Amino acid sequence: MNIFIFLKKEVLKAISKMADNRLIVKLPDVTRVTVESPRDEKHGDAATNAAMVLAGQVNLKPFDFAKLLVRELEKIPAIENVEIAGPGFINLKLSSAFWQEQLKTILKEKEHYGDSDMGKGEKVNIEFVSVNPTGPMHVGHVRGAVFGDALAELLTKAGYQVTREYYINDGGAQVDKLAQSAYLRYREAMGENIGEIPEGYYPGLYLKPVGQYIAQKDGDKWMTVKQEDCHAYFRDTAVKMMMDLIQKDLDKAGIHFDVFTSERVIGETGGIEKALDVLKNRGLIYQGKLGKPKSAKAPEDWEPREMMIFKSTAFGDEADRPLKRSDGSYTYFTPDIAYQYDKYQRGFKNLIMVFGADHAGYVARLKSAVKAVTDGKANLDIKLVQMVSFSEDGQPLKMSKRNGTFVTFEELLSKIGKDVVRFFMLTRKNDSQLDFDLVKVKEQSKDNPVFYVQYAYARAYSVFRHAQEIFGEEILNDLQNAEMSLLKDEGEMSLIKMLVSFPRLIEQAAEAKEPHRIAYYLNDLAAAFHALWNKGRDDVQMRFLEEKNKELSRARLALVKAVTNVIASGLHVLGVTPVKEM
RNA sequence: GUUCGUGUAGCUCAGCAGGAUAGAGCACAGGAUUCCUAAUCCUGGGGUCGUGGGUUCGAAUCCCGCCACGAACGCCA
Repeated sequence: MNIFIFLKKEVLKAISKMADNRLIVKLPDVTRVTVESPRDEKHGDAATNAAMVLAGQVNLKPFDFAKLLVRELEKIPAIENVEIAGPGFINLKLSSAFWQEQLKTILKEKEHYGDSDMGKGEKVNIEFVSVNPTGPMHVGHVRGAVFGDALAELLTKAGYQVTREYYINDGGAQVDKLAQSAYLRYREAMGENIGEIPEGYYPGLYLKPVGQYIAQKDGDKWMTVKQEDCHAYFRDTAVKMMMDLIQKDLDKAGIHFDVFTSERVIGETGGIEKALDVLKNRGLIYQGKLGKPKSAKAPEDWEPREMMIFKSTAFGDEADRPLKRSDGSYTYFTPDIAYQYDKYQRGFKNLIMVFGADHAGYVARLKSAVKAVTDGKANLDIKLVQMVSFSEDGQPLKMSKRNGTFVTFEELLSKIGKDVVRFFMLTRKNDSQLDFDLVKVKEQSKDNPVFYVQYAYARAYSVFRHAQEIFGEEILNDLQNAEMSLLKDEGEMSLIKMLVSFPRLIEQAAEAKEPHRIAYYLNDLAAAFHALWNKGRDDVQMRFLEEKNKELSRARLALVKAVTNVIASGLHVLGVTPVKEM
């Protein structure tokens, strides 16, 4: 439960009661009323601006409005204290019993604590990764992959029905090159000396197995066939094998997709024409010439040519975009429009795509396309992920296959580990650049947030183990019925409050589509837990376990258990597995 | 040139659906371990929130101009 939503409802109820009882002249417009947490906890657990925002509407001074409202709010059982402060804020303090009750909820809901119905089961399609099926993934893909997956999980937790989708770019010129390269590798596997791989082909060794596979399966069947005549076969086989490779890479990062959509299939089933028809019927296509690009490095040989153009400026794009080249073939953009339309026809109105920052220039036209092709009924949100600069012990890492410095996704995951990679990739806002130091991220110290959070979780489990040694196995059973009112210490109380703020955090992070907030929260939560732990060093009374006081120990174990539940819940969103022992 | 992003402590960054005295880590100075994991914690100094305006009861947060840095820009993919 998001306590601020709960409190806001209570505040609004109180205001309408004031109107019912004619304490105020009319029921004011309450849209600007907020209930938020005050920055300084001395001001209580929550504060509302209601008096400041509403007083004017009913011809009262904020302070007088506040006095009336306070009288109503004092009647609410969960609220222990109400105060008017500063320019007219009303500070609310919740009762200890209320907080302790929340602890039980956390224990009951376990890792589902924080689940929200904010999304109301609405369908969301999030497309990410979508690496060209021409080779394995490299490190440049990691951040987008992790971000997209975590965002999907976050939205799921916030109550959306999320589909993770991968768009296979298997229709363009690249896969033709792939097919040609695979054909060469086939001839090579059949014993022919193919020499150097020609310019423009894919030279990667990962295509050797493709050639070998076909050689083994079909023998010399294709040796006498010209490449053009078996193109589709080689292309499809190579694409399939590349997709297997990519999925294996993704699997290492714990990423799985619900849907794979093929550009080729959309094209072959008339998807492009359908989408173009829609645009045509809305009068958004014309034959014409575009002006010279305003780019600083416009091509020298530029000349105006007649072609098919989409009026994307009607939707906020800076220039109209070509759909067909002057030779009549589709541009890269056109199948993408068809793809967006395809998603829409499958019932998705909330579309999210994750792009690398280098595709930023593509955002406006794609958003325009979605608006145009769905008549404004679907919304596309594109999240840009900034680059990661990799370094090793402070030395920038040069990505070079020759030097043997790793470049692939798989190598990074194997070397660093899924949990560390994922957590670290989510410790920065998606639109700020990220430094990833291969040495630092593996450091086991509090500089390293992954470790710091994991350590808190492991520490908690060491308390459980210890508790069972002292009090016996059953001490951990039925913790939700422990006597929570024994948790009176300031440190305990603020830890509880922090735990209870988790559901709201989930909603805010989901709203902003910013999974990194979870990572920051977990770091703060871990810090609060470590702090409470260390209180037990200065003051033996504050240890979680007190042999002579089983009831108090049980209550504290309940608190510790709740901490582990929330950490587990948060880590789950990030796709990181908590560890019980380090 | 146009568009997008970023600018917060010495460094790396949170905070931004406006809210009270702007936060964390690192670094720096000091301290805590016969005791549940010191892989941790506590205390301290450190800020014109790039800059100039605007909106309002109130701005790091919203709007506009400017400056700095980064990225993108094509009938390319």
